[in-house]
Amino acid sequence: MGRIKVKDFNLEYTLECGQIFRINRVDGWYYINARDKFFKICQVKNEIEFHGVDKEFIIHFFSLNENLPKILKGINKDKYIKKSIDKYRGLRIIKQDPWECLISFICSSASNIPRIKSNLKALSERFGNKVSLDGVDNYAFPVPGNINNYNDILNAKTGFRARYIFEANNSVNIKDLNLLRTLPYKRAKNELKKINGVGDKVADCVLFFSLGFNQAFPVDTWIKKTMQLLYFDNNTVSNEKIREFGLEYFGIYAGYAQQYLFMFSRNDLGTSNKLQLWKNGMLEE
DNA sequence: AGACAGGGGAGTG
DNA sequence: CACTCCCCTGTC
Repeated sequence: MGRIKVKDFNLEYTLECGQIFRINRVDGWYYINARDKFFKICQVKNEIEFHGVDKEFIIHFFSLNENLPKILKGINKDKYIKKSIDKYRGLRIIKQDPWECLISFICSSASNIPRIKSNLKALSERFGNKVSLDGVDNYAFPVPGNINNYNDILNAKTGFRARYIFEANNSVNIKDLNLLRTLPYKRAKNELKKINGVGDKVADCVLFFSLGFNQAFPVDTWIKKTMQLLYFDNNTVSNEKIREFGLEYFGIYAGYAQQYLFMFSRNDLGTSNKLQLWKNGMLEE
């Protein structure tokens, strides 16, 4: 068990912004699976309490050593992003395990969060080692090489993604994934895209959520709609253009801008109608 | 109950 | 680029 005083950190926003899937909220605690770790954590004001992992892990995992105010200042370019930042200040980017992150986002394509969660749970139960906390059993995320039965991957309800997972399991290793950290952004991305089932969006998610590339700007349907409305006069623009604009406009921490905008437009606007009202300054809080 | 989209990607033209 | 198909769960 451990406790830390935290600044500029909001546990709930950080966990509920869609960057990580193996989390469960029970009685004010978040139970989290991360690779072979299984721990619980809760926040009361400026203090977090955790069980099952040590302080060093928590600080690294939640990027608590990064200067968030400086990052947010860097991306705070206009009134739209400012609104998102004001509302979700404290949202930090988690340092996920690259392999788990890769499989998670391969699962995410044309899917939804409840389903992704169920996929990952089933894969862990079938292929992962048992771990426990407070006498509760759970399963670690399987290491590369261990997700080795195509039919069982299919039984995890992964659908057409099953063959991507199966292939990745045979071709990817942790060492190579970690080596991507040393490459420039574009080269690292090109390497990831060689994996079947990994396109621009999934690659950017892996780069941002697990490999430390803060300039990666994942373009999904939500952020596409939002960006087109706010910055392209509501014209249809290719994902590539949106990505380029995002990086150039928001700078080296563009990924954070994406995540804050994503959170705000998804949670607080929800419909394109509301989005439009927001842009026109007609939406009251 | 039934239709439909869902934080994409690959293959084709 | 534009289009289709991939699988099937959540959701309305």
